[in-house]
Amino acid sequence: MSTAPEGYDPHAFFPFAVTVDLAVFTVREARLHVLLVERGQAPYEGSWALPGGFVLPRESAEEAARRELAEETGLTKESVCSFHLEQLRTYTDPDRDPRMRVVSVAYAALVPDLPEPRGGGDAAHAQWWDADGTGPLAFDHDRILADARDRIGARLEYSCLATAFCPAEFTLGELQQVYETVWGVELDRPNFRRKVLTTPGFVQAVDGPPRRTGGRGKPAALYRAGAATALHPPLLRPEGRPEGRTS
Amino acid sequence: MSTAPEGYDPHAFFPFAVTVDLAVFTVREARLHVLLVERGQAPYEGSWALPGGFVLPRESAEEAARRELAEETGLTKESVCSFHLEQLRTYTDPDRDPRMRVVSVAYAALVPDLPEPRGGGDAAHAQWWDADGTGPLAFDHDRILADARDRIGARLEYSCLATAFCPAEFTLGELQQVYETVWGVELDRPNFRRKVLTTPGFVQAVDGPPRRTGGRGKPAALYRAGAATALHPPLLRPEGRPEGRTS
DNA sequence: TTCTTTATGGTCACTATGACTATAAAGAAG
DNA sequence: CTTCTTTATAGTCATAGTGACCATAAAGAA
Repeated sequence: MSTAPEGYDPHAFFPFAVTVDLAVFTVREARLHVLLVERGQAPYEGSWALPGGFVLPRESAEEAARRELAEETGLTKESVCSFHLEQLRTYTDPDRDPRMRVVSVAYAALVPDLPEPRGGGDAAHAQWWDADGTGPLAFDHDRILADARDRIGARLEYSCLATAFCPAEFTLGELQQVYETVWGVELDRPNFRRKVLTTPGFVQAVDGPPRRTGGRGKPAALYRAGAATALHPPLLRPEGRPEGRTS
Repeated sequence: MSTAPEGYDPHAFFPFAVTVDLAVFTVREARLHVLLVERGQAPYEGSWALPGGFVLPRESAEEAARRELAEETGLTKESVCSFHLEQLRTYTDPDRDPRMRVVSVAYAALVPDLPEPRGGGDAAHAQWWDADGTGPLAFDHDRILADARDRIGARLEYSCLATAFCPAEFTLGELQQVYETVWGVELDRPNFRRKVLTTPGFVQAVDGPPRRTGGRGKPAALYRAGAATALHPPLLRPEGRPEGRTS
């Protein structure tokens, strides 16, 4: 059998369907939430699934993911383009869809806590779920969701992308809450503060003396995401090794 | 247009070809090498490319990658299954192949310095190249290769997989050579030694007093890869941040 | 023998961090 | 208004981990 690119007939390939699946995360009320859609038809009718859809003939997978993200959140493409979107991995098990051969490119998206989780159109049936409280999902989406959570948790250690969960201006307490929620641990507040502030470019103080209202205690200073993307040295999870698979 | 999974006709999807591309790395003579194949037909006839091929109708991408790895290295599937193989990411640009719509799942493979780089069959035209000395490759393989090098370099920081470049028994000097070659830096030998030996499960001393022959200086003790897969705390590259893209 | 090379064992200073204490500034409770 | 609670912010101190060294051991080469 000739399967190498240099000895094949371009018209004799086996046709695959290619989809994107999105694990869209946000932090609401100190819990990690994920956006799910309810399936209206077989297979897995009535089950919940990660939002996703086919890659169109003339778009890349990332464009498809960004398009789906806008549709499911009900936001405009412009506002969606500021969200962190990251390719996770591709799922290719031959039996992952009982109907036909589908390979799915999975993406993780990190969004701030949105005022309205759903809008019109396709987004009407999308809903935020506590990431710990999802029942069994359709297809191999439990696996994809678990992989996505592992990846996001690991990324927080070595990158600055925790700010992607925060609004444009945020307090260090809110940023710490992101870490604590995603990792499921409690962090020491002064130590966290020291680490963030001594990492150049992680956050950037908002100049004036504006302070956040609403809460109970002393008002906190506001910060914006800085220019840095990597975290050196990393901010490692407490107690031992990172939990996720190390495959 | 209905692109969500819950409102589509399973027979109306756009057909994609799905391939795997492999970045197979080894360390030879203190240089990072990558396995390339010469293309025998258009497009990019005469160019060098990463080995790869179509995913068959009933196999997963990982199975396809493992199969291609065996074919291109000329080794048996049994010996190939011990090699580290890791999915990198998927490339989906609509124009990445001028002939048709092909999405490619890229894998990185880490192999020890093999006695015979090529065997019979498909492997006859495969050849090791210095990873710094590859000309422009076919398709988007320059990009894939660069991404693969970035990923491998980053993985050495947080995982124990440097041992995947080494034979079953190796000296700490050989292991250090892997780091120095992949990162392109020089490391302090006593410090490297201390780090590796104090990380539980990174390496495991070979019990007897056997020592490596052949070299110049004092014979070195032999080690095997340990049971650990993650490196905590990590072994960070010297001088500042990791170079690669942080996308 | 002497020199070179590699392996191995150690010291020392400094950085980053975990654990902890203290103070400041807000609202809530009395 | 005073006191309590809550959150933010500013420190201190001990220690683990690391980078930069130095020293010695054991081999082949000159």
